[in-house]
Amino acid sequence: MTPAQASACCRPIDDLLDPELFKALSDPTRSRLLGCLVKCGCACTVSDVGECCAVDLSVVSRHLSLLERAGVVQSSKTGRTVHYVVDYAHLCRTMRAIADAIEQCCPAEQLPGCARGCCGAR
Amino acid sequence: MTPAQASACCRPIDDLLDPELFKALSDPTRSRLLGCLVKCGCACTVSDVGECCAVDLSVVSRHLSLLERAGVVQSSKTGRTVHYVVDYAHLCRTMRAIADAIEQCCPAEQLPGCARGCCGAR
DNA sequence: TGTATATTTGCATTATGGTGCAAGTACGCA
DNA sequence: TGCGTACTTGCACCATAATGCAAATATACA
Repeated sequence: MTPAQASACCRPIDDLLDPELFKALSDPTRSRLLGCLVKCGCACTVSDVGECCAVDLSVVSRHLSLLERAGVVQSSKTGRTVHYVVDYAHLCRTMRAIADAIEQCCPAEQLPGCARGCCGAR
Repeated sequence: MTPAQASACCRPIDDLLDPELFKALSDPTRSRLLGCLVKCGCACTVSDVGECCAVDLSVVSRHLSLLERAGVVQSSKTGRTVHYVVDYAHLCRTMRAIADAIEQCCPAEQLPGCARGCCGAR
């Protein structure tokens, strides 16, 4: 199996390595906001979450909605306040699924010129 | 515990939510290159990996070195060729550690106004 | 109904990052 | 020593995205 063939074949890892999810987690400010939410452990308003970061509230609002679009958190509106909660179950499931999928691809030996005959004629 | 306090307290999740790692996985091209490497399962040269993507080889080179800096892959140079391998163990460990750390923070109930008394006086 | 609060949206600015081309470096081989 | 191969680096360009401010929207409350 050459790398080109490997890339053509379909495995769980292809769907799990979703750039959108990782992009959501790749910004330092967003990471801090999420860490805050995760540790707090309950539903927080936009203003509450904003207290842990020295950025404009509009920035907090945008980051939280982006995290929601990525499936990391969930929001619920009551009156004029919006509560955000971490989707713990989904996040954990996804991370474990990625670990499983990677492990499934891991060969017994990770040495150059492995027995699979992949990567050409080495 | 208010969100600000939660953010100040130190938990494993803070170190694990490393934006650098996620940034490495957040680009579609890089994701594809990594998926290719993961599925191939052995050491591949830069040129080999480049076959699975329609981008310049210099781009492939840069992406792979970025993935290495993020601890996702490892490289070894023999002569003028460079082999890249996925650091399966490290990736799996990290993903599972993140899942564990998130789970550890997850309260029994994820409802607004939880019993922890966090997020102010709700 | 008017005012205050919570959040979102529009907009301009700035920063970051992905890309290809061309040139450079490193190494093997004749 | 000279040439070809494998990869990297410099550079310019373009796209995307983060940010703050101001204005808009939505809702509660007097």
